[in-house]
Amino acid sequence: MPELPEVETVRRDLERFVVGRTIEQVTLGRLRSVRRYDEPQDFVDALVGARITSTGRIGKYLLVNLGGHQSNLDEHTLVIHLRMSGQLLMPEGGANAPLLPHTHVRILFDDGQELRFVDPRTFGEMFVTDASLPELASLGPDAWTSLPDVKELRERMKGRRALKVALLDQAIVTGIGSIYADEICHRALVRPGRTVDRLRPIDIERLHAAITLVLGEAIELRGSTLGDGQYVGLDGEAGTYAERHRVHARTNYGCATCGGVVKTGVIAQRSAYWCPRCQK
DNA sequence: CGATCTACCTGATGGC
DNA sequence: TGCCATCAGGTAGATC
Repeated sequence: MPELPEVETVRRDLERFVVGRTIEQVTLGRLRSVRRYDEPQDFVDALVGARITSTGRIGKYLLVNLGGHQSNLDEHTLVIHLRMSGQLLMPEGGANAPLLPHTHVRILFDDGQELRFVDPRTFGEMFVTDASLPELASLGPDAWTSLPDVKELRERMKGRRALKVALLDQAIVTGIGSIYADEICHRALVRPGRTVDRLRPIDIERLHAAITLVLGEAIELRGSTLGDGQYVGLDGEAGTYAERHRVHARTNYGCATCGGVVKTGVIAQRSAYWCPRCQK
C-alpha cells in the first residue's frame, strides 16, 4: 500500500509533469473521493483556473500547491491521500486515454495531460485547503526529510509497548506503514513485538539508521508493488523494492538475509513479519 | 495517557 | 462452477 516511499515517488513524478501547468477542467466520478464537501462543485471551483506552483509531502499526504487562482489570492493546496488502494495516473494520450474502472477524479491541464485519481476501495480522498492544515499539524516529523536524532526518537517513542506500534504511530514520526515497519525492524535486527522501553541504546541507534537506509533504498527503486499490483507510479509502472524485501510477506520464501523461516503474527491489528534468527 | 476495536470499501482468494 | 467467508490495511473515532 502506498507508504512514504510510494507517495514520494508519485510526488517526484508530479513535480516533473504538473508544476507550471494550469488546471482547465475537473471531472468528478464517485463523490466519496471528495467527501469533505457538502457541495462537490466547491472542490471543482477551487481547482479550475489554478496553476500548480510546487509539490510537497508530509508522511503519506501528498500536497499540490496552487497559485494564480482568479477568485482567491491566498495560497491553496490540493491535498491527496491515497490510503489503501488509491492511484494517481497520468496516462499517455491525456483525456483520450481509456478510462480505468474506479476513476473518481480527472484533472485536465492546459497542455492536454490529464491527472486521474483511481481508487477501487474509495478510502483515499482529495480536498483543497489553505495553509493552516489542522489535520497535518497532528503528524510527527516526516520519517525521511525530518527524522529526529537518536535521542529525540527514543524520547518520542517512550511509553509505547510494541516497537511496530510505535513505528506505525504517525504522531511519533510520519510516513512509515506496515511494510516498511517490518523491513526497518529487520534491518535494525530487532523484533517488531519488542517493548520499546526495553530496547538497548544500540538497538535505537540501529533503528534510527535503518529508517533512513530502508526508506532511501525504497525511494530509489520507486517503492514497493506487492503481488496485488495495487501501487504503481504516475506512469502506471510498478516499483521494484518489493524484490528487496527481506521479511515482509515472505512467509513462503524465507528470510532474504539468512534463508530462515519468517514468522508472522498480529501487532496493532495488522500482520507483522519477522525473522527469529536475524532479529532479537 | 496508551491500547484496542470498529468502521470505512472492494477485489482477490480459499474452502466447501 | 458457484457461493460465502475471510483478508488486506491507513486513519479517525469510540471505548476501555
